[in-house]
Amino acid sequence: MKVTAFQQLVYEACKRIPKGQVTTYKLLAQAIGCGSAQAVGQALRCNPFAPEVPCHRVIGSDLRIGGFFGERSGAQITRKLTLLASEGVHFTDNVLAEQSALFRF
DNA sequence: ACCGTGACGGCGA
DNA sequence: TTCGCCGCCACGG
Repeated sequence: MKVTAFQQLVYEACKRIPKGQVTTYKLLAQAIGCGSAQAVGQALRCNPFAPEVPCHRVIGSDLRIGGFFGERSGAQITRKLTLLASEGVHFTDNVLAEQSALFRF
């Protein structure tokens, strides 16, 4: 399993997100000095360290759920929602319910 | 080295 | 407000 330096940065950043909070792809990208949120998503899409790296705590800038393991909807998304719910972060219609749960590094 | 793709974002229509 | 187009950056073929 090949892991690029860039991906390491992304995963490191993810681990900094406190439990019970979430951040956005854009914020995460900025945190590691990358100008593309999409690039971050690309790194997470193949996340080799599933729950070890809390990639489920990363959502879109519009506070929408985003995706999970390459799926914009479906069982995986449900799984992501479930994980977040178990951490105290709740969503309504795939949108973050409590903005106060947004972590800003 | 070139090209197409994507868990994204912002703006204009 | 929703939809589409373009810009973004890293990756795989």
